[in-house]
Amino acid sequence: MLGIGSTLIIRFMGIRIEDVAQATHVSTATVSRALRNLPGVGPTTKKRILETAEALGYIPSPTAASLASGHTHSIGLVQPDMSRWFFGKILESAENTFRKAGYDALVYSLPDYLGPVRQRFNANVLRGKIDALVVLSLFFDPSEEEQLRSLKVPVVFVSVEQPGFNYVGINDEETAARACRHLITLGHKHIGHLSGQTNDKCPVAPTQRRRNGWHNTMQRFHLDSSDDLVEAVTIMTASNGYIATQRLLDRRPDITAILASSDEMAMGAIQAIKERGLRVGHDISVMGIDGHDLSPSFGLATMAQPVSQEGTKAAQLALASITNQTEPKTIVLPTTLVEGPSIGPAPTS
Amino acid sequence: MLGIGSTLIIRFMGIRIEDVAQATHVSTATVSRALRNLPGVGPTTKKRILETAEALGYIPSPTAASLASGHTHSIGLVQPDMSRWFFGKILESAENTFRKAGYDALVYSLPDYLGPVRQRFNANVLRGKIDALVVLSLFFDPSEEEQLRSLKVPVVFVSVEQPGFNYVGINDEETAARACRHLITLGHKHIGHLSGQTNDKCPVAPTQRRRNGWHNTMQRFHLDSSDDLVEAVTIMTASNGYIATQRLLDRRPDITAILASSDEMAMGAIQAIKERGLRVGHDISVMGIDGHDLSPSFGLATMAQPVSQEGTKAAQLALASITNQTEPKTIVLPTTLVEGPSIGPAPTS
DNA sequence: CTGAAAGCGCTTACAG
DNA sequence: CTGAAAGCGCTTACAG
Repeated sequence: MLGIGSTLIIRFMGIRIEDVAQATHVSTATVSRALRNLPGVGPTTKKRILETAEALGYIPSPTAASLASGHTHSIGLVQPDMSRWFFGKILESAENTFRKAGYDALVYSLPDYLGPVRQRFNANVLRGKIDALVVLSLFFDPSEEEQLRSLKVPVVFVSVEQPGFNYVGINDEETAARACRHLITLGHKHIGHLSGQTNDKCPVAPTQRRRNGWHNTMQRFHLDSSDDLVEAVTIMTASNGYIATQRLLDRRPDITAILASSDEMAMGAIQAIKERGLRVGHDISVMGIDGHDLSPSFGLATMAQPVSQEGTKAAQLALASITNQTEPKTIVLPTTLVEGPSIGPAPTS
Repeated sequence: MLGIGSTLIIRFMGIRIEDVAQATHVSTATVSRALRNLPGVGPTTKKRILETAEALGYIPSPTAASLASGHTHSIGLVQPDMSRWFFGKILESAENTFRKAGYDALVYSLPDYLGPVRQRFNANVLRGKIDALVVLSLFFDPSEEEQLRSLKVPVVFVSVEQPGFNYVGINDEETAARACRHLITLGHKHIGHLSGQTNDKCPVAPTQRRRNGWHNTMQRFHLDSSDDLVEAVTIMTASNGYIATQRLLDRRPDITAILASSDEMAMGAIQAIKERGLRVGHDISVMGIDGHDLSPSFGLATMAQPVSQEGTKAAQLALASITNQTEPKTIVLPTTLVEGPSIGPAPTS
C-alpha cells in the first residue's frame, strides 16, 4: 500500500484544477466553469465536479486565477492611521462588506503629516493588486489624482470629497452649523471653535467645512466670529485638543462654550477645562462632532455621524463600480444631535 | 507620427518584462535578475536594464511574480474588530513595519462573538494569499490550529499565547497584580474586578490571567477575593464596563476601588460611579489596564502596555520567520504604571 | 555572466 | 454542453 502511495508524485502545493479534471474525466475548462457557476455546464456534470472538488478539498489558486482573469478580488483601503477611531470604524464595516462579497481588504497607511507635509501617494504600490480602491480622509492633489486614475480601477472617497470621484460622507457644514445653533439656543454668545488643519489648498476638507459652519452661523446670529475664537491643530487628537483649549481659554476667558471639530478634541477640551477648576456643562459647555463610541462615557454631547454606515456604503459603492462603471456618485448621510451633560445653559454672569 | 504610433500594438495592461528585455537586448531572465538584485548580472548590463525599466515605467506584475515564485509578499492579519482601539493600534504599527519591508497587509476580521460562540477560523480564505500570518487576541481550538498549520506559513500570535506558536505580549498576571498591589498600598481593602469573559477552555486568555493577578494578590494580602467582587462581560467595551459597574456596586456597596481588565471598561466604570453621585478617585478609585490614548483625558490611572511596540515586534518576528524558519519565539514586553486622578487613598469611613 | 525554455495554475476565446 | 490550446507575466533550474 505504502509502495503505491510513494510512487505517486505528491505535489507540495496541493490539489490543482487539473487533478479535479482528471478525477471527473472532464477538461479543466469545464471544471473552471462549474466551480464559478458559469453557464454552459450540464447539471449532472456540474454536480459531479462540485462533489469531487469538495471531496478533494480543492481550493483554486487565487494568484493563478488573478493572473489569468485580470481580477484580484481584493480591494485597497488607503487611510491615514488605523489606530484612530474614525478610520478603524470605517475600515471594520468596509472589510465586513467586502468579505461577504468574497473580496479581501488590503489596507495601506498613508500618514497625514510627516513633518510639514503629507507623504505623497504612490499608485505603483497598488498597481495590479486591487479591483477597486477606497480612500479615507485624504485629499489628493492633481498629480496624485493622476496616479490614482492610472490604476484604472474605480475609486470611492470617504469623508473628504474629491471632485470627479465617488464620495460618501456627511454634510459637514450643516452638521457644525446645527451644533452651533444648538449652543446659541442654550444662550451661549461666546463660542470658541477647535478646528483641524485648514488651508486654501483643500476647501473641501471636512475640517474647513465644519469651521465654515461655525463661522457662518455665528455671523448669522450677529455673534463674535473672529479668528481668535478659533484654535487649529494638525491632527485632531485628544491631546491636541487639550493643548488647543488651554491656549483658547488663555486668550478668550469670556468663552462659555466650545464647539470641537471632533469628539476626540472635545475630550481633550473637557480635560483642560476640568484642570482649570471649571465645571464642564456649567461654566463651559463642550460639544463635539463624530459620535465617538466613548462619548457617552465622557458625558459628551455631539453631532453623531453614522460611521459604520459610511464604511458599508463606501464598500457597496466600490463593489458596484467594479461590475458597472457608472458616473461618480455622491452619497451624503444624515447626522444626529446627541445630548449630554457636557452642555448646559450659558452661565448667567 | 500618429500613423506610426497607431500601428503599434498597444497593450492595455502596461509594460511587461518582455518589453524591457527587448529594449535592452537581453533575456527576460536577466531583466528579472537585475531588477531583484540577484547575483550574476554584469554591472554594465544591470545599469542599462535598471535605467530602461525606470524610463519605461515598468512595474512587475505582482500576481505573475507570485504565481511563478510562490511568494505573495503579503501578510495576513486576523483580528476581532479593527474599530477597537487595541487592535487598530497593533494593526497600524504592524502595517507600517510590513510596508517598509515591501509587504502588503491583508486584514481579516473574525468577530469574537456572534451569539454564544465565536465564528470559526477558516484557513481556506487565506490559502495561497499570504507569506505569513499575525493573529491578534484570538484563541484557536485544536481544529482551528490544524487549519492554521495547513497554511504552511509562519504564524505570530499577539496578546493571547498559543502554545507551539510565536507569541508577542505582556505578562498579564503580573501586570494586574502590580495594579492591585498599588491599590492595596493606597489603603484599599475592598477591591472589585471588572473582567472580560473567562472560561476553562482558554486558561491562557489575558483576561483570565489578569483576573488571576487580581485574585492571587488579594489572597496574598488576606483580603476578600470572593467571586461576588468580580463582574465579567463578553466584550470589554466602555458600555459593558458601565453596566457591569452598576451591578457590582449594587451588590457590593463596600467597594472602594475597582481594577478593570481594560481601560475602556474603566471608562465605563467612571461614568457609572459619577452617575451615582460618587466621586472618582475619592469615594471610589478606578484603575485600568492597557494605556489607552484617551486615558489621560479621563484622568484614568492605568497599567500601560507598549501597544505599538507589540505590533512592530510581531511584524518583525513574522518577517524574520519567512526567511528563516526557527523555533517558536516568545516575546514579553514590559508594562508601566501610569498615575492619574482616578485613584486616591481609600476613604477613611 | 547570460539565455532558452519550462513551468506556476488558472481563464478564455475559439471551435465543435 | 464540452474540450484543446493559447495566454496571463513572471521565475527558475539548467545549460553554456
